[in-house]
Amino acid sequence: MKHFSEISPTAVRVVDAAEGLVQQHGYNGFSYDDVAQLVGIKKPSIHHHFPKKEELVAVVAQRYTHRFREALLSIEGQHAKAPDRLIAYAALFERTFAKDRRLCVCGMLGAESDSLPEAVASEVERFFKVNLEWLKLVVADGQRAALITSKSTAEVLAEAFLCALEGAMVVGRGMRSSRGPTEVGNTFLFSVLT
Amino acid sequence: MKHFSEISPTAVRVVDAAEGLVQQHGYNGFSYDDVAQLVGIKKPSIHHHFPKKEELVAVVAQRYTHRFREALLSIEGQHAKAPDRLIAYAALFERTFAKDRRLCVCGMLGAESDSLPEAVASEVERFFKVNLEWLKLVVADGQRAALITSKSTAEVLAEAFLCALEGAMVVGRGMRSSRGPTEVGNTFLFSVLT
DNA sequence: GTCTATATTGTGATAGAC
DNA sequence: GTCTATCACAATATAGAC
Repeated sequence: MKHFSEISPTAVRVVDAAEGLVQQHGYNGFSYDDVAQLVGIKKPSIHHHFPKKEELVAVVAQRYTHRFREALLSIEGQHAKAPDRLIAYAALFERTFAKDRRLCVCGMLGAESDSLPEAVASEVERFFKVNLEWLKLVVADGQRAALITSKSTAEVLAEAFLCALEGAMVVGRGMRSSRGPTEVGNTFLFSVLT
Repeated sequence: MKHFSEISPTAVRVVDAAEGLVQQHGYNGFSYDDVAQLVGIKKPSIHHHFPKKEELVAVVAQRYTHRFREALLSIEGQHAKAPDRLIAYAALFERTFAKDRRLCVCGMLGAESDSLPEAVASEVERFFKVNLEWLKLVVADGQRAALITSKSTAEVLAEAFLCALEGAMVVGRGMRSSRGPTEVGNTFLFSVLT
């Protein structure tokens, strides 16, 4: 599989455009022509960079996961305590949703997962595993420091938190509300942590 | 807009097939040919019952919401206390997911909402409003009876609970896990509400 | 109500010139 | 790398016979 770090400047713009289209319309909701028009080149030029659609979207998901990992590392550098880290984590989702009510790339693709090419579905799966693993460690740390008092396991708390944030984006969109995932995240944190 | 209660027996089978296809592949992920093959008639016959795709899917969402309201009423008849009602509510989602990891019709359509015909998007919006309204009343009742001790408002607790359940289906699918929304629902009920 | 046939448009993908 | 031209096919949708 191609790696996003080894692609040309134009290919980067193609991935940028495809990322936005996936967030707004899903895998089956956009075409190579849509990408071409956003980038400002013709359809066959998109195929030159990414011969198959599943390749393009797999790279979109791959890069998205990588950037998320960078963001998680950045949070660790900026916040020492578990509750602050979880608040910063929720803010990642809020920032995504704030831009045209965009969905998480892997939230959208996750919903479509059963009708996705394997190469894409496995990238999506990896995104969730990476996030759950990180959240689990943060929650466990918070419990150890008695900053999180819930008696549920770190694993199920991490999963519930992630699901609440992903769900908030889907429901917010479905209700055509401009309210982002922050409130749902806060409700969860406020009730679980204290 | 056509009402689902006034359609012919064959049209009912068409809606049945379309409902499953929406849950598994989304609005943009299935075609009239897919519906035709499931029902066992030809594509133009589907058009005879539902001339436009948006009409068909709008009826799918309309009927889905109606059935949900019936289920909510049934829960009220079977459970008196708020926590029991919320557990039964989560079980509705679990049953949907248990069948081939199907998504909530409006969870799937909610994710796609921005690229949906208005007639469909407004039905989806209504589904969420109906559910949030019901959940809010149940939560408020639970708080009045001191069975739910969280100090957050009934409104935000209702929203967080719904988002957690919808999100659990999306994440469960994205992770290709067979674990349904029940665990997330339980975590929420156990840690957040009490 | 269902069918065959067809119109029309869109879609992923390729060939080959520049 | 980008383009024009084109393919093969799938999509929504309609006309009109039975």
